[in-house]
Amino acid sequence: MTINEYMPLRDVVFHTLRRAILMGELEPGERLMELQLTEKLGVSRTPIREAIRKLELEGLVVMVPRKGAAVAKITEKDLLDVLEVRCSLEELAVELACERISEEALQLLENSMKEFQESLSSGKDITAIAEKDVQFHDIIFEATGNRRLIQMVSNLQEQMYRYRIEHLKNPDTYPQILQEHEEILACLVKRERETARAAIRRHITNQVEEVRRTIQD
Amino acid sequence: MTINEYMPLRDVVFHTLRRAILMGELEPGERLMELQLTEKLGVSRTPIREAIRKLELEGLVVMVPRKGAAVAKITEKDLLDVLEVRCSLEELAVELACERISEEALQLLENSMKEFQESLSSGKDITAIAEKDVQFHDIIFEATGNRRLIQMVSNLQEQMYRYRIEHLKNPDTYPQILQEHEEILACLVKRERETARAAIRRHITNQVEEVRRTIQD
DNA sequence: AAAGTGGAAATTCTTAACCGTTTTCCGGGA
DNA sequence: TCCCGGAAAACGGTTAAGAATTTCCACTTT
Repeated sequence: MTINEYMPLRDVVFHTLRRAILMGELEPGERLMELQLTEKLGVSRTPIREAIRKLELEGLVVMVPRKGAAVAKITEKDLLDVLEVRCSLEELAVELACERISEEALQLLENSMKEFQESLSSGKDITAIAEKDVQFHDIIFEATGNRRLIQMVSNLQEQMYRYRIEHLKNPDTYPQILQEHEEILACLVKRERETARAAIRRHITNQVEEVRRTIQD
Repeated sequence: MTINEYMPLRDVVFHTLRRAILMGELEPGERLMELQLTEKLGVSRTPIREAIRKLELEGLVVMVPRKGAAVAKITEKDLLDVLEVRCSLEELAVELACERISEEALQLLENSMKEFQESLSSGKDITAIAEKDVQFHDIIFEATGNRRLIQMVSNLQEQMYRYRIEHLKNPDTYPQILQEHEEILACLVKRERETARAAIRRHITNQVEEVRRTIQD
C-alpha cells in the first residue's frame, strides 16, 4: 500500500491514527490532543485536525465540545449492533456473489481457502490467520461488483478487528470455521442462493457467540 | 434540530454544504473552492477544510490531490448499488422492528401514515410529502434499537434524496406507495417477519424501477 | 492557422503565530 | 475536609505566508 502515490499528510495521519485505534494501541477513552500529536507525528495542527474530522465521522473517535477528541468506547451493544448489520450485509453479499461470481474468482476463493487452512494447521501467528480469513470474505465481496457494499462491509469488518483477533485466539474453533468456509464455497459453486445465505448466517452467528463470550471476561 | 446546542462552525459548514449537495443546489462535478466558500459562508478556511474532510469520507465530495474538492458525480450504477444495500438494510430493519417495536411506536407509525396520506391527497408540496415518507421509515428504523443500523440507513437514504424527490413527483404512484406502507404496518402489527420482509422488498424494488425510469431521461 | 511552450495566476497544502473561550487542575483558605 | 479562585492547558477559529502544483492564456514556432 501507498508505495508510489502522493498522499496528503492529513491522510497519512488519518491512516496512522486509524490503525493505532483498531489495533488497540490507543485505548478506548484515551484523549487525542492536538499539540501532543503534533509532537508525536511531527506535523502541524492542521493535518491532525482534518484527520480527526474523518475519524469522527467514522465513529472511531468522539468529540466533546471544547474538550477535544477521544477514542470511542465500544460497548457490548455496539458490537452486537455492528454484527447484526454485518450479518445482513454478508448475506446480501453472498447472494449477489452466487449470481455474479466468475469462474476465476471461484478459483481464487478455493486457493484462498487452502491458504487459510494451511495457516491454521501450521500454527502461524494470529495476524496471518486473520489476514487469510479477511481475504476469503473479501473475494466474495469483490464478486458482488457493488462498490458501496464492499466499502461499507469492509469498514464494519475493520471496526471489529480487535474482537475478531480475540475470536481467532481460540484454536478450538478452527475446524468449525474451516468447515463453514467450505460450505459457503460449495454453495457459491452450485450457485444456491438460499443455502449460501443460511451458511453465512450460521458463520456470522457463531462469531457473535464467540465475541459475546470473549467480552464477558 | 440544533435549537439549543452549541455547534462548532465546522459542523455548521458541514451541514450547510451537505444540505446544498443533497438538495441539488450544488451540482455534481461542481468544484468547492476554499477561498470562494470563505466569502460565501463568512468563515475562515479552517472550518471549511474540516467540513470538506467529513464530506469526503461520506462520499459526497471527491478530492483530487492539489486540485481540491468537487461534488461527487453519481452514476446510475452508484444509485443501483446504493439501492441494493438499502433494500437489504430495510429488510433487516423491518424484521427487527417486528420483534422489537413497542405499542406506542406502532401508534406513531399509524399516525405518520395518516399524515402521509393527507399530504398526498391534499396536494402538498413535494418536500412535505417526502418528509412524511422519510418519517414513516424512520419510525421503523428507530424501533430496531440498533444505532448503527439507523445511522447507516439514514445516510443511504439522504444520499438518494434527489432521486426520491423525482420519484415522488409522479402522483400516479401515490396509491401504490400508500398501499405498500399499509401492508408494512399491518405486518408489523401482526409481527409477521417474513411477510414484512417481502412487503418492504416490494416497496424498495418499486422505487428502484421508478428511479431507473427517472434516470434514463 | 495549428500546435506546442513558457510563464503568470490561482489553488491547495502545510506551517506558524495569535487570540478568545472553556475546561482542568492545583493550591490556599474557611 | 471542602470549597473557591486563578493559572495553565487545550480547543476553536482567524490570519498570514510560503512551497508545490495545476490551470490557463498569450506567445512563439512550424
